[in-house]
Amino acid sequence: MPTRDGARSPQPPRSPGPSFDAEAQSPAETGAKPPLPPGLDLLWGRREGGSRGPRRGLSVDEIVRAAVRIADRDGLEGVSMARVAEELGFTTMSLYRYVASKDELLQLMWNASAQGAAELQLHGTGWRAQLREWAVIQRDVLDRHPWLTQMPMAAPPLAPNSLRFVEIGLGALDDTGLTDGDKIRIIGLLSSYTLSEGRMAHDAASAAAQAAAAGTAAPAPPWSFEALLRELVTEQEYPRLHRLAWAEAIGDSPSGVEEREEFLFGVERILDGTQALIDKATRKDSPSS
Amino acid sequence: MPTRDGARSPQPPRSPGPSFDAEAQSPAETGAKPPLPPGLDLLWGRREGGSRGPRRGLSVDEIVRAAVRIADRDGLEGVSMARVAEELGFTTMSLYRYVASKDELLQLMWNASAQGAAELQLHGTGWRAQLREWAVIQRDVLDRHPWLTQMPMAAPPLAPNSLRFVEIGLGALDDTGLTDGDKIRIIGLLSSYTLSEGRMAHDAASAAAQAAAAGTAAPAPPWSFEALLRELVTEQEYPRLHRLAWAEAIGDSPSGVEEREEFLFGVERILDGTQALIDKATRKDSPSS
DNA sequence: CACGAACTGTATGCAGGGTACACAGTTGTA
DNA sequence: TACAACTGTGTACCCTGCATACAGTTCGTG
Repeated sequence: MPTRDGARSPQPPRSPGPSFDAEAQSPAETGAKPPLPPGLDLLWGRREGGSRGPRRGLSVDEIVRAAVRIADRDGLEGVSMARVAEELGFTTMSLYRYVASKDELLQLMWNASAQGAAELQLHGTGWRAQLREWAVIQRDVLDRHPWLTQMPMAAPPLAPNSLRFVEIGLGALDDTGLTDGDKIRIIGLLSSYTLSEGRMAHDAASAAAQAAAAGTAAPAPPWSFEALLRELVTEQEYPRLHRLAWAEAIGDSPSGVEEREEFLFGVERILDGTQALIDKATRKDSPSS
Repeated sequence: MPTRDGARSPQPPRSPGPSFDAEAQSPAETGAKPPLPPGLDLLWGRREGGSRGPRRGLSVDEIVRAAVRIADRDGLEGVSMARVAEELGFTTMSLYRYVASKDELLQLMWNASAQGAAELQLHGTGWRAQLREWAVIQRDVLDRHPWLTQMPMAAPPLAPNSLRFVEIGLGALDDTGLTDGDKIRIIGLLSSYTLSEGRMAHDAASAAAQAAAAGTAAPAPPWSFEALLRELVTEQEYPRLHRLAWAEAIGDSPSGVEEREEFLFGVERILDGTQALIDKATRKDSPSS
């Protein structure tokens, strides 16, 4: 359960383990890096523990990998501190020596899943092909780790790998003549859409899976999305939806192949919109005509 | 916690209250409406209990309204069956006489928040103005009920009010000459983007609020998103982001006004893309020129 | 009218969640 | 050698959603 409520617990007396304050103790600019907000420091590799205690039997990396493994297999719901600890053969509370909270672990998982973005190269030629490729890659990641679409995702992602990926996306727009602001906005738009689409696809798939599982024992017929629409949507109340529902085939959403096409359709529309923006900017730059 | 795991509980022996099976008992087509999957029946007003017992002291409507009230105030995390029951002065379990599960309650909340969509009229002239208005309205709803962005949202929403809203969106595209399929795809694209953007905005705001709350007691400076970017993003590793971060003002995300502009920017891009699609379709229809 | 089925709300209990805290054991440094 | 720092463990607390058993109310039917 992604907690992040911020209301029930008005900041506990401050971190259980002492190692978390290691750098945060230095009040201001001691010459080196200033302290980061909790969560980000670990993400960016700024958190060092002393070396006085017993050998550590675990590592943040192992924990994150185990959590991702579980999430891939059982979904995000399956990821509990107890479950992760069990996977590693440790007790639940031992994890808290490495990770401040479950939320932090989730952030680390997010970042881990974006691994490979660092070495990514876009092969296409021209901004349009590259941007399409960029979106598709992002979508592939979401399909491979569907639990990503269920994460809280506080704010634009500040994880190193995520930023790296954004950087690559910006690179695709290098030669378009857009302003930096427009570039990042386009990236945000495309990314936003991709994320949302991935989320809906995954939710639909999981709902279908659940329905199928229930259907093995239940007497209810296996309602398809199409059938449900036809059942529920009356002609006079929803004329347009009615026409759509009774048209030959909207395409059953469950089958992934249809969904993919729909996603690509959206991407093309966004790319068209980007093209229009580029045209506008270019026309303004050189008012010859 | 949105449950919907579908793995832990492989279909319980069938509904706790007997009223839920009221119609489901009739095996097939008894002439009237066939049984709907659980959850949807209540949503579409097909679920009648007998009239033999004591007066009911509660109603589905009251429950949903109470839940929405809590969610508006404390976020979706604050909505627990116990909390809702407390708000109504009843015991936790009493709610299960009206609602089959928490998931079902969430679906009802979703539908309730889309109320008003039924009477909605788009005032603008031309598909572009209307579609923009449509997106903005949707976004307004999300801003008024931020918890909507955190809901599971299994599959395209089959709630009556949601479908009504989609129907209205389709209506905006009536005179564009697009195919029905393209129309619904455009609606999906725009809706998808709006939802995602609303989600990110809300998450960012809630993260900022949490940071602010923590900042009152913590020694850490109140990191703004911009400041964090500048701190984290090195010039050689993230040249483009670096330039963006150090440019005068990307606009602090927390302030809602900036975010709104960015959202509208995205909407314009999508509308541009739609325009391009319309142009293409029109050109194909009448190959004159 | 009386009886019993149908229905209401309640109380209790379970399995599971996140995590605060006290503790025993291990290690590097003084 | 002593001590501070650190490790992993065990226990405990409060919260979740929900199954189930129960007592009380109401209505349809005999």
